[in-house]
Amino acid sequence: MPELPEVETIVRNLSQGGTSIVGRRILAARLLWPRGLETPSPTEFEQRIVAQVITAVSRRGKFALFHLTSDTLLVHLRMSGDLFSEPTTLPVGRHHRLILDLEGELRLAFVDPRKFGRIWLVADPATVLRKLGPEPLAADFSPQIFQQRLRQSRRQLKPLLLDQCFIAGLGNIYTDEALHLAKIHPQRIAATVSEAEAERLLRAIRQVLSEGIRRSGTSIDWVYRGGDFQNHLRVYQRTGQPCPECGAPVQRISLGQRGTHFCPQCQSMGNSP
DNA sequence: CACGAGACCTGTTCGC
DNA sequence: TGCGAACAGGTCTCGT
Repeated sequence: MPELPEVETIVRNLSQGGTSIVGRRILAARLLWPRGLETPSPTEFEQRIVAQVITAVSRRGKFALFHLTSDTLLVHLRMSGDLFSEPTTLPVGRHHRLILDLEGELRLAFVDPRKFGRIWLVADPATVLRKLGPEPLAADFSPQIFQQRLRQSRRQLKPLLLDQCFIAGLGNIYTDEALHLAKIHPQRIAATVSEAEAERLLRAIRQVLSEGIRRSGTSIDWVYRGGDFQNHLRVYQRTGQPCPECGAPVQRISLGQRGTHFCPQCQSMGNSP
């Protein structure tokens, strides 16, 4: 579920409205799946986080950041994670992995059926985020910088765009969508992308991410999030269905062990394989 | 350096 | 109906 637009939606929901967790003190921590904790030890985690106040919630790439009085709690949702606030009175679900009991009969719940999600509690978030690439929606990330980074790599575009060191926040859905919108083949070698194509690709990345955020993310399968971008997908999980641009059947291949969807007509390899 | 396979996990859907 | 295989929004590690 969680790529940049889904994490952004989650962070906004946690910061706004009557169930906002911002400004609330943490009364207790319940670590229900200790292996999801990267650092520190479970004992230190519970001791250290209690009594801290959540001063803000933010996002970097696919990480959710909870800024506390003296530390930062980072959560990565991986494949199936979700974060939300809920009344303390509700029963604890089967897939709850971390619960932070807050002031005001509210709690922050980290729910993750597949247990891939990870948690860090650190003094300096940079220790966790150090290797992340540029934020695709940041104003200072220019097409020139993007193309210069593309030029430095001989990798195929699809796996490269999924690499969080290259660019932060893209996942399988939005990468396929962006490549289709830009009309570029997922197997194009990054360094062969022209200046015009690089500009088109960055614009496409920003467009699909922005629309994803505007639609509160993509809800597929049983991992429901409340977004509706799934009703506006062009190629993702539409194998065999007509391309919205030209009508040719959408093709599915496997790249780097990830299902990759594209239109062989619109996204041809052209002359540069 | 780039790529593929395997690992980490649970749940759903598909084909026979 | 049952049952195994394939597949799923991610990322790390290892071997070639």
